[in-house]
Order: sequence, then structure tokens, then C-alpha cells
Amino acid sequence: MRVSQLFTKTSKTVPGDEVARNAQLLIQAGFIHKEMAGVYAYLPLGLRVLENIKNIVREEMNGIGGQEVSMTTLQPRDIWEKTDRWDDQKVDNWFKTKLANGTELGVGLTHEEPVVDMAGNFVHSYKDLPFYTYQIAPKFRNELRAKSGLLRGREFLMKDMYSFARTQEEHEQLYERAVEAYCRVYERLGLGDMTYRTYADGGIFTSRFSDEFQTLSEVGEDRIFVDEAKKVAINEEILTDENLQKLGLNRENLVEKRGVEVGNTFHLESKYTDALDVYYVDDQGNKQSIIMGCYGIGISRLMGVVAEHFSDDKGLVWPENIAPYQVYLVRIGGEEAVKHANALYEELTGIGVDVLYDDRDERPGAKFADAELIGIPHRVTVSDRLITSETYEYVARNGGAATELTRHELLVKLGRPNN
RNA sequence: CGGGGUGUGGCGCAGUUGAUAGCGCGCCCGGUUUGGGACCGGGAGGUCGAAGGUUUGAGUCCUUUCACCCCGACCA
Repeated sequence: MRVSQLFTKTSKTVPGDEVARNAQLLIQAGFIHKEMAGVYAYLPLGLRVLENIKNIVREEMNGIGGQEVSMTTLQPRDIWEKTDRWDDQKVDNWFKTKLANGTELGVGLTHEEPVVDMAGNFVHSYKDLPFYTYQIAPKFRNELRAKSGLLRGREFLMKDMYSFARTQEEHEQLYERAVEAYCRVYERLGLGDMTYRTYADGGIFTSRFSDEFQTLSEVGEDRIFVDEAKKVAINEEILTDENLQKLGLNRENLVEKRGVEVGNTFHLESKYTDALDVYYVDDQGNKQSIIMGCYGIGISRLMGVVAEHFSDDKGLVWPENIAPYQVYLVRIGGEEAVKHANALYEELTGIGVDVLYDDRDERPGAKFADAELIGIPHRVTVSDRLITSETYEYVARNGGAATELTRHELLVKLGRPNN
């Protein structure tokens, strides 16, 4: 992509109505556009990051056998009444709307009911189980207060997966396999070291804890207590002596931290399947309840967390796995430089390297500043003064001094990275 | 939803005791520049969030309302 063709621009000034660092940087660098509080559009650069995150999540979910679907945002009232989650007294952050004939609809905030209703069309026998299904889709929640840029929005992108099992034992296996996949996702995003599996409130099921995945962050909304040695944490909301004992944790080993919830997995037992009258028949011909789990990852929130964390005073510093482009190619100088830069751009693009080519007629300082703000991992400069030596300047965004590389050395360094 | 704050060209902001708006950046034109956000000259662009009121006169005072930010509460 040529920067001259990119319709978005960077800004020299920080947006006045954002305090959250992730939102400031992402808006300034032209990754997102604020439509209203808690509602952001993704611009070309931002969408590429979002797609990269989605693909990592998708690969991991597919890796454990998840079957991707796309459910609807418009929701019929009846299935939610069967589980008693339609009433605003029960679930207060519904967005609701109406058909022209007055029929009330819900705007999807989660999808347990629809996924169960849908699965019920196909699941009848023990032979049809177990399975996982998931989607990556927008969610709408009427939050009383949107805040912190991408970290808490009213419209956001979420991956939600649901598991259907025949027995509790089978469910436990599915659940742990999903948790392991979650850990791999955070590893691949570069958040592994600072993300803790955290025991949290089980929601409707007090008998059981849920697992949150909390990335340590000063801007986090949750207070968690981390056991560094065991690499687990417990959410403040369930921090009682009884629970600590149940979990085998010792209060002395816990350190209080703030975290951003980047994932949450729940045991749903058979609440939704029973309520929606979805059962299976076992090999004896007996009707049995289906045990469910649900597993959420906030995709757009993850983008915010990464932006919030991987940045410096000059701008964003994207991890290679999710960077919008791998290489920021800066062209400095006259006709010769144009010729060489164009050739390098074609060559890199030709071998599958994603290049953002700054072909603008701007001064070097402006290009370098934008390169740093946008935060692409590798910066390569083609300039008049390097043409005679047949070299390119290379500098990594995440630090290190600039070096001069020959064409061959450069190609080796930029060989398409394995995601 | 309670409390606090803020709305003025595209962006960031200033605007005193009321007198029909200004700066920086950006943008357009011309010229000079070209390895760390260039410089000079010229120019376009705003019914001051909205509605109502007070006043000879309102960006400024009053009322209502909308939006945005922060703290808290809330967040399957």
C-alpha cells in the first residue's frame, strides 16, 4: 500500500476528547474513527490489525475443532423469554428495537439463546455430540458508561464460542481444551507474560467459578490478586477465605494488581439447553441434558490492550503477529531514489511481504515521525545517499540502532515471518 | 444512574468588566527547500453544540436541552 493512496491521515495533535492512551494513539495514527462514545469505526490500518487478531483467534479455535458460524444481531424475543433474560430487570444492557408492526426485537448482546436454539435443529442423538461452535461478530451492549477507548464500548467485536457435551466429564475436557487455546492466543499476541488465568464469579452459577483472562494493566477496571508462583489470580469480587481455601491459594502469596479482562470462560451446565428444550437421547434411548460451556474473547478490546501496552513516546509499537504491515518503506530523495524505492516495493510485495510504502513528497522528518506513530515493526529507508553504496537503512520499531543492509541482507531479514 | 468537567474553522486551543471572533497545525496557490514533523508570500474555511430568554448589543449573562470526558455505581 502506498501512503499517498491511503485516504486516512495521521494527526500531529492528540484528540481532545480522549484520555485513554489506546484511543489517543489509534485515532492519532489513523487506525480508528470515533463515531460516538464507545463506538468506533475501523479504518484501513486498524481493520488490518483487527483482522490479524481475528485470524489468530480463528486459527486457535479451529485448532481445537471449533466450527465457525455467523449468528444474527437481530434477536427474536421468545427465545430470551424462555431463559428469562428478556426483561430489562434481568438484563439491563439490552438494546431493543421494533419491527414496523410493533414486534419487539433485541440487538444481540450475547448468543447463548440463539446458539442453543440453532443447535437444537441438529442435535438429537448422543452421536451428534460433542462439538464447539463459535463466531466472531459485533456485540451491542447498552453500557451506562462507555470508557477507555476500545476497552469498554457499546458496540464491539467479540469472539464467542459455545461447547456442547454429553456429560459433565466430557464438558470438563472441552472446557480445559478451550482454556489452553485461549492461553495460546494471548501468547501469540505477545500478552502471555502479563495475562493471568483468574478465578472469578461464576455469574448465574454460584456453585462454580468462571475463569477470566486478565492482562495486567494500570488502566484495568478489575482488581485481581495474583499468585506469581502458580501463575494464577483471583478476582477481588470473590476474594474470601472460603474461596481461597477451595482454590488452594494462600493470602500471603497474593499481590494486588489491576487487570483488563481479555477473555472469560463459563460453565453453563444445562441451564440454556434445558430452558430451550434441547436434549439428546443416549445409547439407551433415554433423554439427557446437554452440558454447555461458553467462551468469550473481546477482539476489539484486545486491540486496545495491545495498543495501550505496546507503545512509546513516539507512537505505537505493534507486535509482528498483528501489525497492519510488516515494513514501512521510506523514500527520500530524487529520481534515483524513486526508482530504487519503487523497485524494492515491488520486490518485497512480490515475495509476500506486506509493505506500507511512504511515497509521499514529504520531508524525511515527517515520514519518520509517521512511521514511528503508526508503529510498523520494520522500517526501511531508500535514499539518494545510500544508492551508491547499494544499501538500505534498516531500523526496528521496537528499538535498536539503524543499520545499513545490502539488498540480500534485507531480504533475509524480512523473509515472510511465520504468524 | 449520582458527582465533577468540557463543547469556538478539519485537528488542538485562546477569547478580559457583554460591543457580530483569533492563534497554532492542517488545507489551497506561488516560490525557495529536501536525512528528523522546512521557510517566505498570498488565500479559503466558523450562524461559537442546539433551542429559548435578558439586553441597544451575547461566544461571554439566564433557562432548557444534546453531546463528549473523568470518578463512582453498574457491567451474562
